[in-house]
Amino acid sequence: MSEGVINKLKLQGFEPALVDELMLIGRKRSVKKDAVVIAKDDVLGEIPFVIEGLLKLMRSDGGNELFLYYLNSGETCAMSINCCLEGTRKPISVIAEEDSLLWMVPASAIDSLVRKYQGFRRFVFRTYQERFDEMLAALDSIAFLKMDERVIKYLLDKKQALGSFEIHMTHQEIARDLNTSRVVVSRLLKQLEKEGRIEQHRNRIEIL
DNA sequence: ACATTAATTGTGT
DNA sequence: ACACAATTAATGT
Repeated sequence: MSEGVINKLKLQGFEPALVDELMLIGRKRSVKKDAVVIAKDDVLGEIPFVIEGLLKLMRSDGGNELFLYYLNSGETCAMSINCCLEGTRKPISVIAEEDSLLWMVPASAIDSLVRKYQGFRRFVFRTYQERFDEMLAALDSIAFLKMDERVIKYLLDKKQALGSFEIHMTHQEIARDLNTSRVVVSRLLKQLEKEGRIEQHRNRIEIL
């Protein structure tokens, strides 16, 4: 069982000793679809590595939520690392988009891992870089795209991340992720359907 | 098979 | 944004 975890870690360019140490100090965590992995304003004791599945990171501010980006298998959350090192809270939450398998590493260990292993150091830099790019993309879409384009982008991103042309969501749920109203999403999806770009069924959207 | 109901989706103002 | 209509799925009889 932990074979899968080990292999995933090795793929990150981690040296054997690092993998051993991660296996030793970490623990497995399985989450079901829609489970809250990190709630807003949590103080994190552990950092989640995605072994299998898919997480989505949301910006949360008061009652509002906004989808920022996905965390794929093999990735981890730069926000959490930052959060752990500084011991601060962040107004974000992480939700399981699918049933997922995580490897939780104690926050207290991160500091020494970074010092000890070049592979880990690189990994951290790389995740920061990748997340920064994702953030930039998310910012662009909010700043420069109209809502209809944002919906399209959202669907395509989701298709990409999910590896499926079928998206099982209600208009209401999509609206929440984009921080807009259900009615707006319904109208735009209807339009897309007329244009022949999607097909709609109840709780399900098919991208053509 | 039919009726009832709740949730989701569509549309006009 | 709100209100309401229409459609769909689920459930019980």
